[in-house]
Amino acid sequence: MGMRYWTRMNKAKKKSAMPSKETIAELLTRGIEDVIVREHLEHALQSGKRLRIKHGIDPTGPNIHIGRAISLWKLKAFQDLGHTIVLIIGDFTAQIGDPSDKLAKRPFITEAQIKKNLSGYLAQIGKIIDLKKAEIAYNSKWLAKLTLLETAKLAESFSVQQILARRNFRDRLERQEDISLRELLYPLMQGYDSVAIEADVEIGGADQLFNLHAGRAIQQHYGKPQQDILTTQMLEGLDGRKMSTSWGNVVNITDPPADMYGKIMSLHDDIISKYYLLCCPHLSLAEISGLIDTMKQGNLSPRDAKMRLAKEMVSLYYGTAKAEAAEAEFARIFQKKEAPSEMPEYALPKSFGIIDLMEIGGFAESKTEAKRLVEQGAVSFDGKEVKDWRMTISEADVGASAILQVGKRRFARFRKPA
RNA sequence: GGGUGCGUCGCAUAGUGGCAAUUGCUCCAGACUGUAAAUCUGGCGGCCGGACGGCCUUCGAAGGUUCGAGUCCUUCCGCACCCA
Repeated sequence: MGMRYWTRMNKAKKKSAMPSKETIAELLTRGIEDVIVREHLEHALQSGKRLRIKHGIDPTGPNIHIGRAISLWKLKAFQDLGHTIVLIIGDFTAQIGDPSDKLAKRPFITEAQIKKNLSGYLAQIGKIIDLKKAEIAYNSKWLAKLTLLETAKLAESFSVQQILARRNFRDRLERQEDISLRELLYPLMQGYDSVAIEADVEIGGADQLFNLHAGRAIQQHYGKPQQDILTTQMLEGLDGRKMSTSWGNVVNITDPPADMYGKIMSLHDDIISKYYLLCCPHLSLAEISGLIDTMKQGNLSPRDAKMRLAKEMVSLYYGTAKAEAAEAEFARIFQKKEAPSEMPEYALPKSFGIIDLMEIGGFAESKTEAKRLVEQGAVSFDGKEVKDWRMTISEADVGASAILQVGKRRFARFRKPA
C-alpha cells in the first residue's frame, strides 16, 4: 500500500522550537480563515512536537500566483518553527480535476499538460519554501495503485449525502447541471493523501475546506489520528473581483519585477491593506497597521502606500535591488512619461512606412489594426506623434536610432545598421 | 434506445430571409489622474496604402432551396436536458 513509501525517517525525535504565545497567535490568525480544531492545534504547537504539515498543489496551470502563495508563506512559517512540510504534488489528482473553484464541470487535463506545468513548479515553490528541508511527494505514487476494490473501500468513508452537501455540488444539482462521478471522487483522493503521508496538519485555501475535511474523515476511516486544518483567506484579484486567470487580474510570482510592480500599482485602493497582510509576511503586524492607519488619516496617499507595497512584494521575490530598479522604471515611464531603459531593438529598414515598423515590432496583428492605432493617436516615432499612417520615412530622416511608441507602454527601438 | 433543445467574432449574449451581424465583460486607444485604478469618449474580421467607397472571408461541418441564408430544408459532427 502506498503508505509504505513514507518511512518515518524524518519523523525523528528532534523537537521544534518552542514558540511564544504571540507567535502562535499570529500563526493561527494572520491571513487565516479557519482553524479546525483550534485547541488541539494550539496544544500540538506548544508541545514541541515536530508536526507533519501537509499541503497539496495540483499542477493545473503553469504558474503559481500570489493568492496561492499565501498558503506557501504560512507553510514557511511552520517550517521556520521546525516543523516538517510535506508538499504533495497532485500529478494524479490534477488529472481528476478539483471541482472546488469551478461552477461547471472540469475537463480532464492530459498527462502531457501536467508534465509541462510541473516543470517549473518546484522552482517557483522554492522561492518561498526551503525545499531541502521539505518532503516532496507525488500522489500518483499511491493513488495510481489503488485497485477498484480499494477505491470502493475508500469510497465507503463518505455517504452520497455528505458529498452532495457540498455547496458547489448542490448548486450544480439544483441547476440540473452535469456532475460526473469522477468529480465526486476528488475529495476522497485528496483526503487519502493525508492518510498516505500521515499528516498532522493540513494547510490550504479557504476554498479547500471541504477537501481538507475529507482528509479528516478518511484518516478516521482508516483508523489514523485526524489532522488539524488551517485554511488561509482568499485573496481578491487586482480589481477586487475573484482572482482568475481569465480575468487577467492575477499576479504570478514568476512575473518579472517590472510587471509585478506595475500590476500591484493598479490594485484597487480598498484592498491595499489586505494585500499588505496576506502578501507581505515579512512585515510585522505592527508595521502594517501603522501604515494603514497613516493612510486612513490621510497622511499617506494610497498611491504611495501601493508603491511601498509593490516594492515590498517585488523584493520578497526578487530582492531589494530588483525592486528598486522596478520602482525607478515605473516612475520613469508612468510618472515622468519617459521611455523605459530597456526595450526590444530592431534594425531600421532603409525606407519604410510607419505601418511596417509597427508590424516589425509586433504592435499590431493586422494592417487595419495598425492604422486604427495611428488614427487613435496612439503612435509616436522619434518623439513625434504620427498623425498619418501613410507616412513614410527614409533612413536619412532619423539619427542613429529612433523609438517607436505605441500606446502608453509599448516601445521598440529601431537602430540603423552600423 | 425514444423525445426536446442548442452550437454566432476570447467569454457571454441578440439576431426579422437583405448586416461584417446586437449587447455585456475582457481587451486596445484617447482624455483626465495618484497608477496600468476609477470615470468619460472612441475602437474592437481582413485587404485595397487617404476619405466616400470597393473587394474578400466569417455565424459547428457539408450540401441544397432562393436574386439573396446566421436566419428555410437535408445529412453529418458536437453538446445539454427529459424519458427509459
